[in-house]
Amino acid sequence: MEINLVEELRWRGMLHDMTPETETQFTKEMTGVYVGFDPTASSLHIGNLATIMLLVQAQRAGHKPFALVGGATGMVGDPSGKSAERSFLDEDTLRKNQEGIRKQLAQFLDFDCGENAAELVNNYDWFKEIGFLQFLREAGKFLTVNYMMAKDSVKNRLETGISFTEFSYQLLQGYDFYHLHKSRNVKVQMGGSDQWGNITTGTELIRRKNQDSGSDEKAYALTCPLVTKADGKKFGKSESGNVWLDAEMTTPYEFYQFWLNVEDTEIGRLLRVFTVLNKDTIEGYETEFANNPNALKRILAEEVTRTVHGQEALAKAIKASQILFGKATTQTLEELDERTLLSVLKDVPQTEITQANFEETSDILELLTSLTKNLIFKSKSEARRQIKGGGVRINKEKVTEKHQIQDFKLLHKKYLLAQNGKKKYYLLKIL
RNA sequence: GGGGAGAUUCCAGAGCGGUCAAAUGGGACGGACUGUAAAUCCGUUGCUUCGGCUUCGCAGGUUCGAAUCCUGCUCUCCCCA
Repeated sequence: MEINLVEELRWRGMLHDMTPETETQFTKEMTGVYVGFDPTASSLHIGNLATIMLLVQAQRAGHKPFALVGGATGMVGDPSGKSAERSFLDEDTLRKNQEGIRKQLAQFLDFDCGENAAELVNNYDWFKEIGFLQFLREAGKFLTVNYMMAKDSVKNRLETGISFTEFSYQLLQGYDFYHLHKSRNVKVQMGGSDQWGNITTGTELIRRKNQDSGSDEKAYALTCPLVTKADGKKFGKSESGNVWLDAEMTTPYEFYQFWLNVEDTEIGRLLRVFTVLNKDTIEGYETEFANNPNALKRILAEEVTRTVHGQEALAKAIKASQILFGKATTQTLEELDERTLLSVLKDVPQTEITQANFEETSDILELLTSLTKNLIFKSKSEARRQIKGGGVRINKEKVTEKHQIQDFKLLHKKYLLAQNGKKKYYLLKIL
């Protein structure tokens, strides 16, 4: 192994905890590792990115990564970190979500590089074959309730209540590990630190089952710290909610912007966790741009956006950012030809207004609310407030209460660029 | 089963029967300063045709007038058994 995975994760700050001898296992041979993903949404989001990177790093270090989509476990619900019982997702939704997740993982991992090519598995494929009685005999028999109750995810729920279903979750996840261990020679399960309990249930199950059949084969666990913001809050939420990896749900422009907007103090850590740049490169950048955090953020944003959305989408996101945040004025906007304008603003939220409606109205407040289907402001009061506060611009020109719609010239005879605050843009198209 | 406490605007949490669209803090949003950062400071934070209109768990009632009083209901929490 030319790269020592554990060393690599350590300097990147991606190592939270691991079982004894995990490192030995990784240095000894090419090792099968797996990470599980819950299909609770049709897309992964930035919160999942850290564990994806665990797999990426494992593959770079020459190990064989397995990405497991929890088609079966998703039907049960992981109690970890949850204070209340979860509601079920229906099967159709789960099926759809799995497909979306599958595609996204393919962006990160190499599925066609011979020996250590990545593989995708779905635990529904084996759980659908297993009957309840069989499961009790094959899995349930090997762990005590006492052991399972000692897990934090369960303990924390004893006061408020936990259903048998969620209580059993760790056993299912443990069985996944066992199954992959037996059938695919997977030896390590990785995940976020909140998964420690579930993962060790797996190593324990494997240990006991192997012991039962006279083998001393072992399995290992490795977790990474959960990425949080400097203030301890969950990382990966923007003001509009989760930042998704799916371009339909979070546009490449917004995605790129998210990384540009991280706090200065986090850049170093984020570069280490979310890019595959090596140590010398990162430290070199940090020295070079010690007094220019924005340059570092651009590197971070470019690296991650390129991985997730590709070079072309990245180029557009950069172009759009330059135009929207550069010294753009009404004049520079007017100078852009239509094609450039549209391609730059492709990812900006848009809405259409009919010619008739547009011509009948002169009230700016109407334009910013009902005419634009409340995309920009949800009430006139709010629009009025923001105008008073000086935060609203159309075609880069500050809007005042005296303005009428006709005061603003349409770009290419059919577009207006509305803006609330420094960062939120909306493209209005008049049909 | 018995006893007690409570449900207020995004959250927490004040609120003498009138002057309460409702204190204060947090969050959020906007502005200033910067670097599309942080910190700081300022402003805003129910809707409105700016006349008003609809909010304080739900439904009734008392009153000229109720978030504030009464009745019933629903839910939450605590204590004892």
